[in-house]
Amino acid sequence: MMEQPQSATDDALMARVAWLYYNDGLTQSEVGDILNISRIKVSRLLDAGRSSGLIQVRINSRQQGCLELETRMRQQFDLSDCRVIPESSVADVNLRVGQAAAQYLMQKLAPGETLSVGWGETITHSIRMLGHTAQERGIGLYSLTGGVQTYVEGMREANWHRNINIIPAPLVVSTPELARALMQEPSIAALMAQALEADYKLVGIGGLSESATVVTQGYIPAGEIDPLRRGGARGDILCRFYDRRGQDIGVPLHDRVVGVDLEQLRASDRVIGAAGGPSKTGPILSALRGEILDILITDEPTALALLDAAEA
Amino acid sequence: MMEQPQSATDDALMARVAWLYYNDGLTQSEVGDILNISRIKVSRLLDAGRSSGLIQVRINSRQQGCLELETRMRQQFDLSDCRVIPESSVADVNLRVGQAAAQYLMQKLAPGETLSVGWGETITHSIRMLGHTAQERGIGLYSLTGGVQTYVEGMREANWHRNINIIPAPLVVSTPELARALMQEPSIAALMAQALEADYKLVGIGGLSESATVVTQGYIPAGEIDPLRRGGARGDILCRFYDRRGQDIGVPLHDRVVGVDLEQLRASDRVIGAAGGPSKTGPILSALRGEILDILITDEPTALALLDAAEA
DNA sequence: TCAGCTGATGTTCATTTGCACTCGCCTACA
DNA sequence: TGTAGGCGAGTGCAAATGAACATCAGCTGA
Repeated sequence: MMEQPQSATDDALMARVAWLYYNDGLTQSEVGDILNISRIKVSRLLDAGRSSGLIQVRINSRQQGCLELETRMRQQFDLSDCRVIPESSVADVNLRVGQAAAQYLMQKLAPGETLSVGWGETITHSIRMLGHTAQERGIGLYSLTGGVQTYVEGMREANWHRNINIIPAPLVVSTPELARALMQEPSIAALMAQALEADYKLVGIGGLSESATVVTQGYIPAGEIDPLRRGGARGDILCRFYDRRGQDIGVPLHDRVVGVDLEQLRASDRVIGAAGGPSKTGPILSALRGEILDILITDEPTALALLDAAEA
Repeated sequence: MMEQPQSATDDALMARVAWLYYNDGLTQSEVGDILNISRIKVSRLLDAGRSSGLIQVRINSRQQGCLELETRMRQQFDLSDCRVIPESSVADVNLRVGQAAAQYLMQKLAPGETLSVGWGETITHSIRMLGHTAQERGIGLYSLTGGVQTYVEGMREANWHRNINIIPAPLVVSTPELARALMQEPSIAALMAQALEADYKLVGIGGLSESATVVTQGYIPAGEIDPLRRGGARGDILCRFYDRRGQDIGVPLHDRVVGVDLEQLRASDRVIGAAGGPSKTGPILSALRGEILDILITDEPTALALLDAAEA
């Protein structure tokens, strides 16, 4: 709960280990000998460093992923930027796309800039990977919606303490009146305005299935999914459902959500959508048609499916 | 001589391999299976990628190296920034410092900015590591001196083709008249002016020994080193020798060098000095006293020695 | 006070990785 | 056309790595 006392020394040690191992090419045992720690501890520090994003492997290629695919995507969907990662059936798509989003942001975010984030598994993972870099560069973080819980997890893990501004409200409240009241609360209204003015806005794209995060996290009962689908919903961004042309379908649920809406996102630039996997093709395509996103991060099979669907 | 035909496909393949291996955590054989190449080829591609700088491991820590040491260095020597890398007796100091300089620049250089570089083993290594990133971000490269040879090597290796502006002249010519004539040549004068206006200037720091690069590369006969030392020289930057207070000692040799001088560097900001190792302590200390550098990149033992010497 | 639990550290072993060596193909030159 | 030389690709082995299991210390709560 409080500051871990060994976190600072661990960080320094980890950085040292990482440097000796990766940049100097020593073996783990050699590193251990130099720093007087056991070989296995070196291994574990490296492991921790990698998964926390302190150690980051960048691939400096114009063709990061697929240059050609990215160009086609940009042209086809009028995106300002696009990143496509190679296929792999092994690891979880959400994590991989989240990682790619984090890498993209690390490349783009300049010191002192701000980032606002949406919601979901992919985004949570991005935030965790970004933590160290963000802290180092003094990046300010804003949330685009309520539903604090998820964010805090990622941030604590990454030791990202400073300059974090979370909307202090649930994602979905029980009555429209309460949602309106919260969003008119001056402090919350101010945060939402700032979030919309952030240099980049990172959002996930949700599908309509019983296993979607909105459902598993309990924000929406599983029984509500089917009515939504019948009502024309093709996907959601920040818990706002849209139809196949990317237009807000205006379901009652929306009145109970605390956070920015699709219209505000559409009017905003540098909105990054991060999502991948077969089940997301439809939702992404609709979001692109609705011109909600300016930048898309996805994986190769999904990109191909999107191009196929758009050209058909 | 001409564009290697397989370089493009190799690059794409390498990026793919790197992503699957590092970001997705697959084993080399799994990567090989997916891409239909042999395990050993994966291993070799990764090797090539790492040494060419295409694959780059970043350590996102405020305490990259030693935060405390870096702070002390900044205060003691009035530096605008400083980076200290941990000790390691295994790998060559010049390479390690060069790598650190490359990492520093990768963090700092924004797309479209320019970099001008000096001369030496450390710098050559930096350029090689920077190549891919620089190309991706459209970084313009300038040389601060003549002596083209060394640069071109590093750049070809890194596929860094565009926007390279090298002063087309030797580093040292045989007569002062020729040097003057070359430097008054409009195209060369323009290049030098542009080099001085680059966003960052990266220079090495030379010592006074028979094994210094200026000697081994044949720019200065070994016999001239001793007279220089007796004349008060403590080190050189861009082939300009300075005394223990960092002041140009004005030897005749300087009139035969084609490149910017110490006075111009001193007047310029964002000058990065990269050097490390026991033999460089004196030269670095003098350069710092002379306020030639704004940013220093060195290794831990050298930093400690510098602080010791300065406090004494 | 002590049992139980949690989290860190160490040991062992299967897997993974890199390296030296070998093989085969291509090329250049007689 | 033959042959030597060079270069890239694959095999076997030893080192390196990471995961499972075991141990131990410190803390919590009865």
